[in-house]
Amino acid sequence: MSDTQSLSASLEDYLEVIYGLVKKDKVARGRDISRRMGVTGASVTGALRALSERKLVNYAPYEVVTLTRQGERVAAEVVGRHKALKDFFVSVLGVEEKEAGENACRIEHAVSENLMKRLIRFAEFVRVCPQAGGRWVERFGRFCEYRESGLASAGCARCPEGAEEGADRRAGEGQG
Amino acid sequence: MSDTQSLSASLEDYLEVIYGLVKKDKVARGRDISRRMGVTGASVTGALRALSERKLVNYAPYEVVTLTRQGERVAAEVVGRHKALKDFFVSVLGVEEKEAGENACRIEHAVSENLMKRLIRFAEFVRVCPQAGGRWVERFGRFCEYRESGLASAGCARCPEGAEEGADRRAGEGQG
DNA sequence: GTGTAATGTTAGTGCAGTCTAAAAAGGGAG
DNA sequence: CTCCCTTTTTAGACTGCACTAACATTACAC
Repeated sequence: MSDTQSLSASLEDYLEVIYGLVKKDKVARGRDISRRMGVTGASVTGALRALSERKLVNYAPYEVVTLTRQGERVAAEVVGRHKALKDFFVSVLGVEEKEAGENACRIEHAVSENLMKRLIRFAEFVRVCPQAGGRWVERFGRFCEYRESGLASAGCARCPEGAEEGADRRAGEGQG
Repeated sequence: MSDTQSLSASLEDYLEVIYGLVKKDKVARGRDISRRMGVTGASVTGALRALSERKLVNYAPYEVVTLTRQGERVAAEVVGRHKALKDFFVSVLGVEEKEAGENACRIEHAVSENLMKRLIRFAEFVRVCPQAGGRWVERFGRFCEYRESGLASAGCARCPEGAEEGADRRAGEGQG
């Protein structure tokens, strides 16, 4: 939770990919890294040197790659950010898996620790709290459909169920 | 909503700053841009050339800068993303203004159009929906405090009000 | 054990973005 | 009008990260 700051987005990505490969195959080979990253071998060599200098990977020319303790820690943290973001996008905002993953990929390098924590908590909150849970997400889905269908103003007044109760008077300001 | 793709994060930042200055002073001067961006004048000149090539700013050496139609459109969109993100972080997740802004600054360059839309809708939903509104946000705040205070497991079971009802049985898996 | 195909590395290039230092342009004050 | 100070631009260098092309190493098939 701190070394990360000195890592570029690019190096974080490499680390993430290596983490995945090591989880799967015990070691990571250059070819697989370059395939997954969509870069040439030359780029991989450069990245491995950089990560090695930072003591995040065990690397020597022509040999397979593994993560150091440090490296594993940092990688796990990055992967954790990725997963949490993706989960949030999917399970709270209802975004498609693929799009959620792509966004997580880019955003994971830019989120502060505290914001991350809040996002995680919020997703948990939505899952766990009886006032929220399923119903919230479902309701939000419906809300989106209404907005999607061009009924851009009212919002909750038109919600099929549970409208009135304590509706905010501001509902109906209009914006389009 | 598309030219943006060809703009680097850096150029989007310049555009945003110029937008702000133009809003304020009608024109933007290099000095102010460099001050706000925290870069040297040389960098500003380079950026202005790049933006000018892309027809986003009206620029000639030694003259003041304004936005083209295009430029204004793109800048407004970027600023809109920034504001929406910040608003989401503050009003939904309860993050401090400053931190929310800093995060928005970095994240605004990485969010897909659809995800953006969803975030905006969610913030609106939380504000407008009677089931959600104030109460959700408030409840989430409380939820966070509980988590903060080291009671890392149960969650809603301990919520001061409105617990049991339909609480997820998974609550209580423990994680710390 | 040797030779070829796959894999990995080096060397050199390019691009984007920053910097410093030095030169050029512009804008008053006198 | 001229001088000086501020602003802007140029020139040149550096970093990070990608690429291509050529070279080195390894693996393994025979």
